[in-house]
Amino acid sequence: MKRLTLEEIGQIAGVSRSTVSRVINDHPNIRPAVRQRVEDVIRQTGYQPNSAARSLASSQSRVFGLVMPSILQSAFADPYYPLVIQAISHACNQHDYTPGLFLFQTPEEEEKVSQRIVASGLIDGLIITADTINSTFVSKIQQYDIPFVQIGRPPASNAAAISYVDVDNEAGAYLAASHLVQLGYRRIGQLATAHNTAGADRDAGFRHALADRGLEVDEALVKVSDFSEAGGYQAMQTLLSRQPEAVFAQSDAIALGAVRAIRDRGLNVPQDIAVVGFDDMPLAANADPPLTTVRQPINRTGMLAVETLIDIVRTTPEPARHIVLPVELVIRASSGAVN
Amino acid sequence: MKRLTLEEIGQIAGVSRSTVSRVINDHPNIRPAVRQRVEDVIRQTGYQPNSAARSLASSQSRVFGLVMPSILQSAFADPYYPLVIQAISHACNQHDYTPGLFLFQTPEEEEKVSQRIVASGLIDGLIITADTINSTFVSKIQQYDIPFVQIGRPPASNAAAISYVDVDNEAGAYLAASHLVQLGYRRIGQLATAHNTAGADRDAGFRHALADRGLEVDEALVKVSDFSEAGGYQAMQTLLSRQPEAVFAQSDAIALGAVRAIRDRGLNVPQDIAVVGFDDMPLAANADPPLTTVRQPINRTGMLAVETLIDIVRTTPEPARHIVLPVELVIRASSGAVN
DNA sequence: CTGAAAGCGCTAACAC
DNA sequence: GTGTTAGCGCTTTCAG
Repeated sequence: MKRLTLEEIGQIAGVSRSTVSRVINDHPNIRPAVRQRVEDVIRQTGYQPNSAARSLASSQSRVFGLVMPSILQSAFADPYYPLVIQAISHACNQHDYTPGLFLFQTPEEEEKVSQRIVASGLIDGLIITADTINSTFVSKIQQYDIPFVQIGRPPASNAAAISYVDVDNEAGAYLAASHLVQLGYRRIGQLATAHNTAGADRDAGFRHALADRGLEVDEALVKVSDFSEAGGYQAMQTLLSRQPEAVFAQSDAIALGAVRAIRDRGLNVPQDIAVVGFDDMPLAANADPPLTTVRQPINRTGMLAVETLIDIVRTTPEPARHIVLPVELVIRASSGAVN
Repeated sequence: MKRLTLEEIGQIAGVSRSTVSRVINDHPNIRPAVRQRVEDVIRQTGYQPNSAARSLASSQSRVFGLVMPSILQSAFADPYYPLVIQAISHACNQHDYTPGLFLFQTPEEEEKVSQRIVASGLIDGLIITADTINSTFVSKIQQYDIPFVQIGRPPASNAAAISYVDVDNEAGAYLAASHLVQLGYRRIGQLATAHNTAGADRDAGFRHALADRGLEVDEALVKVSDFSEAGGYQAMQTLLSRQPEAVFAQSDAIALGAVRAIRDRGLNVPQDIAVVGFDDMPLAANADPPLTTVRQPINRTGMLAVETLIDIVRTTPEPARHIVLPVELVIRASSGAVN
């Protein structure tokens, strides 16, 4: 079952190698009858063009790199990433691209591998996610002429020049906090994060919501956490002594940790303290109590990142594309709005 | 900053293209002085060989496919997979391989994409994980001559011919169940799974442990779950009416769901019901109560899968490699053995 | 609308 | 030890 070549397909179909190539690449100006004949042969033989030859001749690999710079310990632990990855994989499959995975656990690994992928021509473009505020990866990558799109807004300093797909974190946090205010809570805390712009935007939305309702933010009620359940648990423990009536957690994992901390103190959610999360991960609905949270369209985020990158690669990188997806508040029991 | 070619590097270093190629590929029989000179030029220019040209000439892409056939909904939700993926990514980075990601959510996607990867020459070998008992992916892939290693034992019918890396699931479950027996529990339940051979092996270990201690397995105390927290919660709910004294859950996520179900019934862990999990995920230690569980070496599993595949690709596929890694019991509070 | 022919940048015989 | 040369299988002018 030896691998066939273009030439051989051409022989079988009675045309030249070029014609077969044109059929495969959907060129116009092929006589329908010929196209038909060639397509039949391709189907019958199960022919697949050799991808190395293709990229060499066309300097296009149809491989994208999915890079997560500086995975601290297991930032991967947040179920958000498996979900974006799934979405990206799916979109790549649909568009006949192959997603290559590049996780960097140390600066050395990042340096060595990014060197390789940037210059070897293996990759047509990059999707960058899980970037942190003080990572230098993006600015390094900008020096090469490899197209990329980022998932999540880049820091304001160079956001204008960078294509990205983000969700409206600020609006989401605004919705969440407003919801709590409207329910009558006044001492509203926040379990914040400090790794990326999503955290900053959610913080801004939280503050705007309170300000718009004439409430002042009590800084003693704002605690910084990482994006994990354990982080939420710890942060909530320190927050408990301040006796908040409600708390906005910047992710569902954090919210779940907070709920656990509240319970361990012998208090109830939402009766004693209301909790709102962010993300609407699958586990939010099954949590106890079911979590009021801000739903972000993770699947669309991943799909759009791929499609935007394809667009950039096929057409022109200028101007940078900026996509911000809407989010919505999902009201469940943990905020005390239902039953 | 145009991309250089072998020829140009050769010109700068005053040697032929072949000599540069030899240096890059670590061939013997190069005069040290020449090697030095060439290496210097390569370093100074930041030259990276074009990977398409390389694969075309050598028919080796240095790309591995990481495939997860038939991702049911979000089998990905189990934190196990992010961890293996991280390990595989890391090992690939070390060995200058690129991991391509292939997640299949539908049979059509599987069919279409696997067709492409198998015949296009894009990929040197496959690492298959998350395969389910009644998946046909592996048997399809066997018909091509693409090397692969599986993570997790294949069904006995063709395990002998397939290279795989697995952990000793049976021994692990045996340890877990024996631990419960030794603590004096008699009515010991199991939250089992039915998707893969890991579940079957853990079931076998559980049964052997009870049998070896002269206990009979009460089939009413064995409930089938999927690998999720929610699944564990549900399965435990149905198990509760049978009043088990202890329960062995086939994964930590299941165990956590079980703990939640037990609590919701107003009972305590481990006082009323002891719980043991499997995996020792990061969250097991932070759980409340900390989870007694069987630790499996996920990181080594991923690394060895990569290294085994490299070995197979470089040498000969025969005979199939079978690696089974040891596991260990980690005793914490949930089984009632401490405090 | 189709074919011939010239590479893409590298590896690997084969010479010397 | 090192250079020369012939491809790897495809895309893409250029003719016709």
